[in-house]
This record gives sequence, C-alpha cells and structure tokens, in this order.
Amino acid sequence: MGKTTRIMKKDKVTIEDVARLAGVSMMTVSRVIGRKSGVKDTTRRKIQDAIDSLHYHPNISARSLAGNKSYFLGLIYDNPNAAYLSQFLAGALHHCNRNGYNLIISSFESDEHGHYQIDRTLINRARIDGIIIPPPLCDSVEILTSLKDAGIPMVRVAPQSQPDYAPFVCMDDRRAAGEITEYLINQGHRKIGFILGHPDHGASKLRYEGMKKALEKHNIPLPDPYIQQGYFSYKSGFACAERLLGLDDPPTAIFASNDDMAAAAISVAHKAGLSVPEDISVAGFDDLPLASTIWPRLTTIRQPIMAMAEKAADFLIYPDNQETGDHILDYKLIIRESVAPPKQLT
Amino acid sequence: MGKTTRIMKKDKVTIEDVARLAGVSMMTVSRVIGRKSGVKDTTRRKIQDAIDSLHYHPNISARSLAGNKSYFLGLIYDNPNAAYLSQFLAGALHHCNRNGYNLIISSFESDEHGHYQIDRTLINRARIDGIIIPPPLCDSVEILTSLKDAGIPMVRVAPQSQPDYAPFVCMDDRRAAGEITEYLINQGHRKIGFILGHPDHGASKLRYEGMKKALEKHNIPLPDPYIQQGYFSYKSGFACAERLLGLDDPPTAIFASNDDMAAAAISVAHKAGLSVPEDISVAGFDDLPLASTIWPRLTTIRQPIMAMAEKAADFLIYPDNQETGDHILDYKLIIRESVAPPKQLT
DNA sequence: CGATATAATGTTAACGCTAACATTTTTAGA
DNA sequence: TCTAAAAATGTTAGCGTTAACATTATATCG
Repeated sequence: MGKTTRIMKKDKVTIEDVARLAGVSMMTVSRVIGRKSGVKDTTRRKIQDAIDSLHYHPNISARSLAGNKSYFLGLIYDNPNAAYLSQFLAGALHHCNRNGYNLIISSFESDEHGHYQIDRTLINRARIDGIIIPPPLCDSVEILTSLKDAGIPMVRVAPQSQPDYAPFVCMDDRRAAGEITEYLINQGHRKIGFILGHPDHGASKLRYEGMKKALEKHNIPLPDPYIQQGYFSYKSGFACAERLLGLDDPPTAIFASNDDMAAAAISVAHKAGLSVPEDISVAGFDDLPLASTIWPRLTTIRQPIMAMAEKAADFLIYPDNQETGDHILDYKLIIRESVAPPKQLT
Repeated sequence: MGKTTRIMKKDKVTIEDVARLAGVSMMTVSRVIGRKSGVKDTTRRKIQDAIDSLHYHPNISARSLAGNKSYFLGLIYDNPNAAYLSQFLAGALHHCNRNGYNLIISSFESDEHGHYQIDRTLINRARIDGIIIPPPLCDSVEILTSLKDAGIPMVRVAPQSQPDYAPFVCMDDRRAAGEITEYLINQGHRKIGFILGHPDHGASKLRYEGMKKALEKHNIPLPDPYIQQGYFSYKSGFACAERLLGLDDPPTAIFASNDDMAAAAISVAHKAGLSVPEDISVAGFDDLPLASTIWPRLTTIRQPIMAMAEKAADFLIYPDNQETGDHILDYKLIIRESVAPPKQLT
C-alpha cells in the first residue's frame, strides 16, 4: 500500500460555492443551513437547490469555531449492563444524527469509594454543547457540580436524588412496579416474593415501594422472608431465588427488580425441578433482549430506554422543548409466558 | 432556571496566552501541543509549564480547521450483540482518549437484502480522520468502496473476505477452535457435537474448520448429525442443542460457536434433567460476561475484543504502526466448570 | 403617496489554530 | 575564525464559518 502523505478529502465545496451558484451572499446560505428564520421562501429554495446540486456539507469545525457551538453532544456512562447501554446509545445516536449533531461518548469509572474523578478531557477537548447522563452517573455529586461549574448544559436520565439540580427525563418506576404487581394479583397470586435491586440505585427503592403499595391495597401480606436483597446481577438473583424457593411456605410468584435476576429465578426453578409458569410464576423488569430470548419469556415492564435517550438528546439540542415536553415517559407492561395463575386455583 | 442566551465556557485560554507566558511565539507552542519535533528541550519544558499553569486545552475545532485534521475517529457498527459492542467500544474509547482523539460512533442498518445504504453523514459531517469497522460491516463491499472513494483511512476488524482490501486486525479463530477442541479431546471426549455459527459470519467457517481439523488429527469421527446449523443466537442454539441431545447416540460434549449458544445448550441440558458437566460438557466461544455469570461457568475462548479495538484505533492514529505492529492478536483458552471428562471414563 | 416599521440580505471581522515559508540561532567542518 | 548546513523559532496568511452590525427591499399606515 502506497504512502499518501496527505489525505485528499473530496468535497472541497464551501459555502462560497453555494452562495455564488445561488446568487446570494454567504451569510444567507449560512442562515439556511443554520435553519434560521428571516429568509424568503423563494431564496431558501434556491439555496437548497444549490446545496443539493453541489453536494455541499458544512464544515463542522468551521461552524463550531465561528459560532462557538460544537454540534456535539456528550454521553458519559459507567455501565454495568451492556444491553442497557446499547439501547440507550441507539436512541441517543439516532436523535443526534437526525438533527445534525454528533455524539461523543466517554466512559467514566468510579474509584474504590464510588467517587468519580473528573478529568475534564471530554469537556475541554470537544467543547460539547451538552451532556447526557444516565444512571448511575446522574446521581454523582462530583460530576454534576463539575459540569455545572464548567457551564455545560446537561440532562439527567432517571435520576434518584436532587431532582431539581438539572433537567431530567425518567419513567415512573413506582407506578410500573405497582402495575405488574397488580397483574400478579389479578392472576390469583397471594404469595408473592420480591427480589430487591441494588441498594445504591434509586430505582430499587421505587420499585419496592410500588410493589408494596399494590399489595397493601389488596390487603395481601408481605412477610419479611419474601423480601430478598439482590444487586441487579444474575448471580445475586440466583441466590435470592434459592432462598425464596427454599422457604417452608414458598411464594407462588417471584417479582424480581430486573430481568437478569428474573432470569436467574427461572434457572433456580428449573434446577429445583419446578416448571415456570406452571409451578411458579416469575416477573421481571426492564424488558431487555434477554427477557425474550430465554424460555419461558418474561412477563416484565418495558422501560422506555431508547425514548429516554432520545428525549434527553432532544432537550439538549432544543432547550425550549424542556418547557413544553414531557419529562416522564411511558412504560409498558409486557405480558409473556413466565406468569400464569397459581396451581391451587386451576 | 433562568435563560442564558449564551453559554459561558470557562477556559478562554488560547494558544496566545500560553505563548506570551512562555515568552515564545504561538507557533512554537503549536509545535509542542502537536508533538512535533524540532523544539529545544528547555523550550518545550517552559511551554509545558505555561500550559499546565494556565490549564490550557487546545480548541479542537480550530486545530481541525487550520490543520485539516479532525482528531476524530469514526466507529460504525451494525451490532447484534450488545456485550460485544460494549467491550469493543470500551477498547476503542480508551485508546482514543489516551491519544488525544475522540470517537464518533454511528450505527448502520442493512436493508432487507443485507445491503448497506451509505448516507455520507458521518463522513461529511465530522470529517473524521479514519474509521474502525468491526464485523459484519467490515465485509460489506458497499461500505468499503464508498469509504475508499471518499479517501478515508480505515481499519477492519476480523474481516473474512478480501483481506488485502484494507488494513485489518483479527485473531486466529481457526487455531482457537482447534485448541478448545483439543482440550475436549484431552478430557476424554470422543463424541463431540458442534453448533455452527451464522453462515454469513466468516468466523463461523473458521471455527468449524479448526474444530474439524483437530478431530481429524486425532482420528475422531464427526458424523453429520453432530453438526447443527446455528445463528449465533440463544434461540438457535437452543434448537440445535435439543436436536443434539435428542439423538439416539448423543454426544458427550457440545462445542458451540459462541457463548450465547453454549448457554442455550446448558439450558437444554438442564431442562432434560442432565447436569453439566457431569452428564454433558459444554464449551463456548467469546468469553463475554455471560460466560461467567451463568452456572456452570463456561469453558470458552477469550476473544481479544478490547485489544482488537485498541489496535484498530492505534493503526489509524499512528499509521506507521501498521508496518511494525502485530495484526493478529492472541486469544486465550479459558477453562471453567462447564467441561469435565465424560461419565463412562470416571 | 411618502414616512416609517419590518423583513430580507449583505459586509466585515473575528473564531483559535496550523501550513508554509522566512528568519535567526546553533552546530560542525575546514 | 569564518562559512555552510542544520536546528530552532518566528511571521504571515488563511482554514470555512457565523456574530454583529449595516444596508437595502418590502410591507404598513395615516
């Protein structure tokens, strides 16, 4: 392979070429590509034609230098769950690309004390216009304050603390947990075991509360041994499910705070020679791909992960939407095969 | 929240400030931050001190505009597997960040015929300096030619066709499959079932060949029913394993072309009342997190996913390394609990 | 219909940096 | 010690775009 000293980038079409072809000034072209108002419709069309026929694409570096705007959004993560990340990414990416923005991602890792060290690499280097912060980063005080100090707009996703600190999007975990619990109750279950999520994730608490409230509403008891502390991991779910099924009077249904742990519960049941949902029902939360690849497929709550990412990007690209748009997105109860009425009722 | 018309970005420190403080010209500072040669050591140190004390960070837009270099690398993907993506991303991200680059990612989707439509969004918008292309995109002729036309340097990851088309990094799938097969043989297995990967993924063929060759070397037969066509998905692995275990003379070990399918094989075994590895051994390929979260944990091949991503980024950032660096990265046989000697031998 | 407000377009000067070339300083050789 | 070559540093002119202001065309009203 020959050595090319200099890369020849094709389109050296500049805004000037467009202006000349359209018979206007550069500035008017700039207004059109910047979607600014105050350009006559006929002119706009003329310019658009010139743009199209020349295959013009604005130079983002020049725009960003002159306009003090980078057309980049940042996304930072410290992610335990690949499936979550990948969906989230897809949503953010999609919305950015459709709106002329690019996404720069960066992974952060907490130190042994759970604290985050901010090197301002991301911030300084790309001069991003705003930053999307999914959990658990969105609850890190270090990160929030350092971004605020730097004056970078941010949108938090599903934050659990200090809701007033910055704009956010989320879903109603509590209500969702209540709804799926109601579903279990309606199916006839009265003995329902619960596997808690990671105590550091705020969502864990909300899901627990939603579940408890639904039970109370129907006067169904929730004895202590029916509540097991998990950590959102398959492994922790496995241990919890073993404890639940080892009880003298085991529950007829298990509601796990996420799909991973629900999947583990199904494994435990199989291992114990029980079939799901005939002998025991299992419900999850999240509806990640896992939920529909295992068998039986999980009855679960579909989190609007992509939608939250899109909305977050949207709020940064069009800050005005923050005042009109919905911050709380809809979840959906997904009914599949892992839940059925309990045996004694059939 | 008050409305700020203009975002106040803190560090308005420019190269001029640094130059003034260090008592040199802007150009000399530019040489230092660009890591160019031809600056006296004492001067370099003086400038570095000025940079540090002012907390100066070069403006990437300006650099990129003036220097016709973007300091951005692209990563395109069309990914079936979230775990793979997330590891790959981590590797690429890490290397970019450590070398003053940023990563822009973009997802591509094939149409119903498996072809890719290139909108040159990514290419034109960010003026990326190079692009990393993991499978399966790295084997798309449309993508390769259109990038080549645009003059964008690329590095392919684990390409399966046209190896001379562009620089690439990969691992030796064939040898790895051979090695894990040898391991099964050494454990005493003589009846080994194989679950093929997706026929469109070149790696599938290589893994199959490696396995077959190892068996031939030991004069172990591979009857047709022992070979099942999977598609890298859990579901397909499930069906294959059911067929394998339903055979009159079932294998004592199953080697699946990836971890997902191996995990499915374990589920099938459990469902059939067999325990792993006592009644049947299962081996996988990839060593994604799944491999060590399920029980028993999978004996598998650890693909150097992160390392491949890093290397790919490296080749784009420092093209000279392409001539000296290794293109074929090391895998590793990971021995865990899912494989044991077959029953009749114990 | 002229005056005035308003909409549409144009002009100029940066934005912060680096390529290319120019100049000065240092080193090496005779 | 002088000179030529090499090394180190400086100067100038953009890179392609947009902000801010200036100008010109168009609409509105008494």
